[in-house]
Amino acid sequence: MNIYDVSKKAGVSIATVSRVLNGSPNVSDRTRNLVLKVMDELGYTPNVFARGLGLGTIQTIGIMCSDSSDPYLAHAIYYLEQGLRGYGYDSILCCTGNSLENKQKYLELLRSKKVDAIILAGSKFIEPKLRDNDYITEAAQEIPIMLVNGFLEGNNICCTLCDDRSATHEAAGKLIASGCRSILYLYTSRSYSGMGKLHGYQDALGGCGLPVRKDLIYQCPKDVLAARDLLLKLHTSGLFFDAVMTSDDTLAVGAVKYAHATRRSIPDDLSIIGYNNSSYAVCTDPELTSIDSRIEALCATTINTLMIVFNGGNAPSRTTIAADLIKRATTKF
Amino acid sequence: MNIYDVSKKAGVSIATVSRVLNGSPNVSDRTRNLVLKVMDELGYTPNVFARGLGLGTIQTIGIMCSDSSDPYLAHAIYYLEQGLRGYGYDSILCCTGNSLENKQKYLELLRSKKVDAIILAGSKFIEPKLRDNDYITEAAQEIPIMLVNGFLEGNNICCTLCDDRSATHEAAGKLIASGCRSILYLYTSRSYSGMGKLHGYQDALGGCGLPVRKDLIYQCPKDVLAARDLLLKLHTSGLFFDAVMTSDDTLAVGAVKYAHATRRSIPDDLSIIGYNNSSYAVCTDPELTSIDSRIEALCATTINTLMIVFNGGNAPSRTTIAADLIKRATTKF
DNA sequence: TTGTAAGCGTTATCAT
DNA sequence: ATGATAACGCTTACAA
Repeated sequence: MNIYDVSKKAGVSIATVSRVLNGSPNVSDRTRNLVLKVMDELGYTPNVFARGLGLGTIQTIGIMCSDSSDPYLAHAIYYLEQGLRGYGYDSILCCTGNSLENKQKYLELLRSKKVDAIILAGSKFIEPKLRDNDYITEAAQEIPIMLVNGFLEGNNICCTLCDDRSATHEAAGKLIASGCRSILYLYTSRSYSGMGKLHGYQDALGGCGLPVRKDLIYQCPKDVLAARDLLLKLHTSGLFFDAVMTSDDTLAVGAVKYAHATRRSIPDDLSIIGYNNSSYAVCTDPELTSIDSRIEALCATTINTLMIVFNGGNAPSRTTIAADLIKRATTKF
Repeated sequence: MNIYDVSKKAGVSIATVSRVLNGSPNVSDRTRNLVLKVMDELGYTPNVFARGLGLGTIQTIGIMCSDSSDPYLAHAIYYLEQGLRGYGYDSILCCTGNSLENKQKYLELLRSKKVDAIILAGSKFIEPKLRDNDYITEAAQEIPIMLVNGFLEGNNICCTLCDDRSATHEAAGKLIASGCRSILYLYTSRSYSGMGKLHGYQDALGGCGLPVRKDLIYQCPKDVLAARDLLLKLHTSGLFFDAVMTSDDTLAVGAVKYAHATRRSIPDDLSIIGYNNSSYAVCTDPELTSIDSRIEALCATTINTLMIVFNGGNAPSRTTIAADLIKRATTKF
């Protein structure tokens, strides 16, 4: 069942069939309808490979993420896939894990599949050592690369970011205004986004004339119990803090559990702010105040930008989106 | 940069190049090494389309799911993608939503992309009206279809399921043994899996000589607050229950919040059992006893079965995996 | 072991 | 508006 069968049955040439297939205006209505009817009768579907061979593209975007089971990334994948499909693009997904080697391998694989663009979802793709990102810059020579919540300078690379730094700056400011003086900061990763959040927190302290204390800043695995246990340990060691800010809701849930375990009352005795406004935020009692990084808007913007790139337009190499502070019950403001 | 360039530079025919590309044994080591070297020097990558045209396949599996942002499905996608890649297959992802029309459309799209098989992840794909599933049965005539946690009889269709019914049966049994007599059951969907869970609960009641009371069984959106509010409403209306079982951890978290709101103590006054043993299970205080549906094993088995199908082996049309009951602190046992 | 040549099913460039 | 025909880059008999 191919284009020849259709052309034969319709009594036209394959060129004509191809034309109606591709919506060419140079076909008479009569012929078009005839061909369409035959296609329908035969249940004809064009062969994507042959098509790809001729066109060099197949309307497919590669999406890379470190781990699709992470709630934040899972949402990103969802919005990206849906958005792309709205423009007629399929998505091929690669979960790379965190090793640089794998990331390189998968990016190469995606390129060899001739995808039309590659979206790097999540801030985990940009390595601290600039040279380690060369493989991305190089790939961008041949294919558009879009970063969701990551930043890398380069030709043919477009970044869409949440303004994490301002968000944590504002949130920490409100914490201070509500009376907190010893704000503990918990983060999971030193990624671009992770560092932005941390800096915002530090900005706020500085802006209010408070010292940035190293003994109030800790890295922690992205895990509820790990966060709880870390806080418990710090508590036991005698460290005092009257608020906890985290780079992820998961850690904030851990903070709530820490408070329960030590019978500290939230928010009177301890304020907590999470990040991502994920579904974890409403799991706890009291429910988490959290910063919404607006992943949906981030993904939508990424796709808009990509379409600009495809249309040869002048796409912004960097778009920033403001976060929302969602107030719930773990803060006094 | 194509096979001709390589053949020219290596001074061999394209057939020879193709042979080393495909690991044919009929190539002398000397020639093979030469060609390999040239490929490397030229940075040659075979064109997937041309290859697909010739072979009719491109080592790609279509994965359909209703919503990749659902934690359960997000994990499934992760394990499937990783597992398939281990066998050299790429994954193309389709999030279909719940409308039958979309499901049909995407399955058709995947077929037109000539994927080598289609995995339907999650129990949402099987419609109650048998006829509504005909499109799947038909597709299976031409391409292997694998169901993860869904069941449909049919040629070329393989199902891997968790034994939900036994799991809830056992869990409800333990609840009863620990003294509960009025076990409320909350479910989200009437899918195959959803009904299995419900039946297991009913089995347990029947087995212990307890009545199956309709006023203890409710459908509820998969949402923490919706579950909490529903229970609050039932509580206010005077309904008594001393345990809550749910078809998803999300609802169980809602039950914990309901207990907090009404100051009922867990598990003394109210026992709770969730389902999926997701990360939600450790978010609450006390932490949730939950049934682990072993999604990782489910996915691994699905892929194993698929490989059997690909190798022309006799693949089981139905494989069942036992669930695990993970005891935490919301039950007395 | 290697090469030649015929597909594979499209798209695109010519003519007409 | 339509038709022939040459790419596109690979796989795979069939020959040698």
